[in-house]
Amino acid sequence: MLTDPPPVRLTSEAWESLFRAQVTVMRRLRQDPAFRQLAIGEYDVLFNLTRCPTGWTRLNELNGHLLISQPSLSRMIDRLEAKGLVARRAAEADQRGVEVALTDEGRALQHSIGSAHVQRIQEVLGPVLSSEELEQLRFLTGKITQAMEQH
Amino acid sequence: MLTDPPPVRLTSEAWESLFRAQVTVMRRLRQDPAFRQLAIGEYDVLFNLTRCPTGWTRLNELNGHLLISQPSLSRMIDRLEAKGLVARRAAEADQRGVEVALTDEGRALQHSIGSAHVQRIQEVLGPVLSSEELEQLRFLTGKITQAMEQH
DNA sequence: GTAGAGTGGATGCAATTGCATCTACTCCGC
DNA sequence: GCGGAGTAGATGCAATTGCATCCACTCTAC
Repeated sequence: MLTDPPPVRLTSEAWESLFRAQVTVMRRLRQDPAFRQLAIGEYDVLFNLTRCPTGWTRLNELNGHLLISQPSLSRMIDRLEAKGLVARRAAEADQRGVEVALTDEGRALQHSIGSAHVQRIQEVLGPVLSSEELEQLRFLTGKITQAMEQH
Repeated sequence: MLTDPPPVRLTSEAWESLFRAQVTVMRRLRQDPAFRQLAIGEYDVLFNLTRCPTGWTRLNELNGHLLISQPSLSRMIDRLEAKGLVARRAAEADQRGVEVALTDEGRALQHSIGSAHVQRIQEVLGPVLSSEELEQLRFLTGKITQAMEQH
């Protein structure tokens, strides 16, 4: 069942507004002293690694959740590995592939930065939207991400 | 009148979801052939310049709408100027300041990329959310941006 | 007015990025 | 099982980034 597409103007305004909100909030969050230990992009990698049930994640899958290019991720993992925060190993199923996982140290650091980060988000966003509004926002943006991942 | 802050978990999940949606959509949009002419970050600068009623915008104000650092913007303007897309001039009121504006060529290019971009947004987002949902999304994210700009 | 703190933007430099390319491995058709 | 197309990730290299700093100008207090 197809419904009429929304007006182009509305769609682009909604996207523009979403984009701008992301930028303004990110500007704030990035200043958190917690991110003096690790750039926010590196933190995001660690965070994504916590989301994997088995612990080990294929590099190309991880790359699918990030905005950076494949070579950038490859080298970012180099750096995180050098810092002892993640570990690399060859994928079993596919000998071309590489899997990464958090080390204990990486997990600990993610936790520590993560909790400061969450607190900061609460300070920034908590006073702005009500619980119902946050739920709506989560619902709508979740729907978008889910649809994008379909193909 | 203060209301109870929402639960921390909800706030951070909503932010995480917003962030992830922005990333997944941006990944798609960035691939648009229209952005072979100009990186999306450079396009965003041109776009922001169209939003200024007088045409001329202070560099530091412009920087407030972007995620890049002040030196990065300074050099990005260098490049856009070299390409003939924007013009620089000293601010009248404050001799330290610099104002930038689109040239005719810059305006034309923004228009051309912009319309392809808008069309792509419609293709990507139009099928995913209804008009009411897009309006909700615009409302919620608008509220966030507005609150961030308060201080 | 003048000194000192503050602000706006530019620049040197090392680190990070993306693009193009490379190598190694897998998958498919025969 | 073999050869060619395709995929995963690494690497050379030029372009871009951010940090620290600098210079020029403004604003404030005296």
